[in-house]
Amino acid sequence: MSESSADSGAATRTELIAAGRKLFGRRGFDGASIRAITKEAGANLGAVTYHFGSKHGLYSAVLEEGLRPMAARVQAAAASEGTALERMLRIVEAYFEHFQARPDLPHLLLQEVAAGKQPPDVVVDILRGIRETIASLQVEGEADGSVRPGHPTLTALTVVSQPVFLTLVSPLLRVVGPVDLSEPKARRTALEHTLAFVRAGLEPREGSKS
Amino acid sequence: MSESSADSGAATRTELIAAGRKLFGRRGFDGASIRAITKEAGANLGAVTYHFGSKHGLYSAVLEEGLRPMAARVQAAAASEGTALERMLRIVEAYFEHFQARPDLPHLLLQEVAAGKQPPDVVVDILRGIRETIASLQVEGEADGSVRPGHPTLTALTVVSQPVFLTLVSPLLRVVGPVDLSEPKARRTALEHTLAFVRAGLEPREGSKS
DNA sequence: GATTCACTCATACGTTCGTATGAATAGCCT
DNA sequence: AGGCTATTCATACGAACGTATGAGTGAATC
Repeated sequence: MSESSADSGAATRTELIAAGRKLFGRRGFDGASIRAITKEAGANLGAVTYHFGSKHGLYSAVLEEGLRPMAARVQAAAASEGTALERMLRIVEAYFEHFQARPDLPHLLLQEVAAGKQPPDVVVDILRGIRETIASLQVEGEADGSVRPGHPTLTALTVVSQPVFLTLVSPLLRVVGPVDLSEPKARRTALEHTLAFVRAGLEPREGSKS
Repeated sequence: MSESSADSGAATRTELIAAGRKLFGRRGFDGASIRAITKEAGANLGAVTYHFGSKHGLYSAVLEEGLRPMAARVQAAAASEGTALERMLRIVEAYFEHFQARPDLPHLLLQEVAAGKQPPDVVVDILRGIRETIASLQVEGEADGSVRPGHPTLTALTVVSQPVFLTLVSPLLRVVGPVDLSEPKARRTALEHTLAFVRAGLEPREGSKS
């Protein structure tokens, strides 16, 4: 009974990815054991090897599963209506939303990104796409006058850094500062603060050229 | 022979901390083995246990040794001359410099910070101090008119996020975008971009009150 | 010159890791 | 019903891990 016929395998697969995202994110690749992951997923010890070939296979799958919908959201926001600046702010918002649903993703990504070693090709391709999308919004924004001139790639980084960093640090915020981002009200304040900061950082100065 | 008398122990201690910063930063706590660390430091397998009691002891020492001079730099910049905005920008610069000397520190910190578990008390205390320093600069900046009104703690985060994130991501930038932050010229460009962005994000709009 | 002390070193122990293996189980087709 | 295929499960294996232990070493003290 319970989950019946055709998806008995797919369900385990999904559970393993969710458990992997959680534990890889919290403990790192080496810190999260297959035994802990399969236990969290309610699966057998052999399930990771069976479904993903190896621990690294699961890791890549977790990364891809987290990144791909994020990239899709970024593309959607970039293709929406409004000035380039407005669309960039929409990207910031999309990040916040995506990370709220998957709070372990930022750490997972940075763990991969900052390790010095090069991430799997899938990850690099996706990240490259996101960078290009935001960078061309910067170029477009200079043309339509909604964004101040600047280095496209660095702007993309700066914009992305805000939601990523805030999500990363949020568990510590409760301890280090009097802010608890698990409360909806505080989260809204943080989003508004970020949007205002990014907008101010990107917008042309009022008195400058037309 | 070689390093002679009184510091034969202190030298090993220092080497272990440097090796720990490098390997903990690159591979995470669990990914960096005592065997790898002692080998990197040119020390014996037992050296970590002898000098720091345990692997966790070394880890705490590494964190403290990296954070304490950073906090000192922040305090110094905050106590320097100029408007509150100028001092905040000086803090950004100080971060960049400190991270250039210790490129593994940001990852090490975030690893600790984002893991969900609470870092050692020493770390929390230092981070709290940094947050308070920047947050009170925000308050001061509102008073002297150099900074636009905003949430002090969130502003502190936003400001710090720039150098941290950029340093974190820099190894990936070579792959994902056409930027190589190991070149001094690119590093200068990145610093200037960041300073301009933070300044624009914090400064009051030109046409506003006062 | 013997003793002491801080430190280094080689080795051993028990645990946990990722993976491999082969037997059980259950839905599906004819 | 009976065999096929996909999945789950219990167990085993060798490697690597953190730590403990005790012997070795060399400069400082008397």
